[in-house]
Amino acid sequence: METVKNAKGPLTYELLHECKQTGARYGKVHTPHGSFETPIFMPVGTLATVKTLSPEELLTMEAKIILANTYHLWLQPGADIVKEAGGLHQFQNWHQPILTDSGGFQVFSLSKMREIEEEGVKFRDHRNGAPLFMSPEISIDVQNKLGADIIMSFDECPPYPVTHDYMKKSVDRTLRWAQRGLKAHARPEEQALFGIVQGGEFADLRQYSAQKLVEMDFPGYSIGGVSVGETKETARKMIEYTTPFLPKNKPRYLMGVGAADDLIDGVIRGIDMFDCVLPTRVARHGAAMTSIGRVIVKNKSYERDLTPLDDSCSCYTCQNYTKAYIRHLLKANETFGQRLVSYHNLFFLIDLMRQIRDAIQADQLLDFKTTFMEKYQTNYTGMTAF
RNA sequence: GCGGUCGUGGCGAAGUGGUUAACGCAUCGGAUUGUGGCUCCGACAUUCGGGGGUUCGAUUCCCCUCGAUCGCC
Repeated sequence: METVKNAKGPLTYELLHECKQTGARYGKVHTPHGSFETPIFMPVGTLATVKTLSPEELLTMEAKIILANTYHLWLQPGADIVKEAGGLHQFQNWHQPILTDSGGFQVFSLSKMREIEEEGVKFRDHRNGAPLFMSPEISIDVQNKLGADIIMSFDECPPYPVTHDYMKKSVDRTLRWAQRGLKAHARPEEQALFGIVQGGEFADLRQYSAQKLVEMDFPGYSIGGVSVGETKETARKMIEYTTPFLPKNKPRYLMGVGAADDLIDGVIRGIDMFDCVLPTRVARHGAAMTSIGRVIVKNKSYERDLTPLDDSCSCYTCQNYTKAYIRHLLKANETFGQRLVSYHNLFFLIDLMRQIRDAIQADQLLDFKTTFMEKYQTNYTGMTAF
């Protein structure tokens, strides 16, 4: 296996193995704050904290890189304060790699009212309705101040579905914004800026978006516009329409995907990085992600269940606590319950990615998927396990 | 003992002489994929303390009874 290595700038990616069964990639990413193996799952820490968990806890579950959110930190406490504190790593006491989202998604997901213009987007503060304006330059400037290792270009994430005509205009605008972001980027030697592929469910636009971005030569590429209400099948197609047009020697990041089966399907289609709020959000609301699928611990049926969330899990939560206890905590609104499930869910996904990496290196990812899915569908009752 | 007030689902609490008795909490389900941390959606009283009466019809009016509560003796 030939090692493909990209060595320009603050981020390098090594492609170390491709699974013979699936073509899935095993690799390593090196950043100024350390390295991590891929494929990887990145916990989301919107406001410079992975909700309910400490950095030490994240380290014990072997999280290697976490996200923070440009939009949220821009509003609170403000990029200047983070910068004065020495940057995000220092500010939040996380000395491993960090990635910041551009705010593009939040403009579309959090604000009902928005006006998209060539210059940027006018929208409203999700907290108080105050008018705001975000542009590629502002996003990059904020991200430069936050100081993450990997930063994102400001994109438009159109709703689903949207006409081909609208999507083409949107993709072109996002490409122009990417170009502007690249130009505005003041710390290219310290922070790797990724471009974001859009194009919705349209094969030609995904290809077009990918190829145009590749011409701009980013150190990594994200796939956006996924998990915005489309079916899992459509989401898989969006990836298939994109990855063939991305260079092998750069990491590919699928934004916002975190259901276990989606992770496996993404990896099989050539994805290296994932992030998602699902494990932590769902945990706070009382659902555990397990090897047999969804376990809604708050359900009465677990009232006297003295077994762990997941019998085959080796995490701190599962080694020490029962469903009955966790259910009790959640019903009593004790934050420790939210913490225990959050810890477990993140551990579950991080551990799943470790197993996926092993399977890739053993050229057995397809077999792994079959075995995993068989068990994962035990609790399958409705449309999705997650 | 006398006088007043009140008794509506697990709790709090609207309400009307007439088809499915608000709402909140709790409970029970479900949702959730580039995070609005206590969110969203759905279910949940054939019944208005008990008995009798008036009425075409009473949870709503009258009487009795039980219970709670306040005041007086």
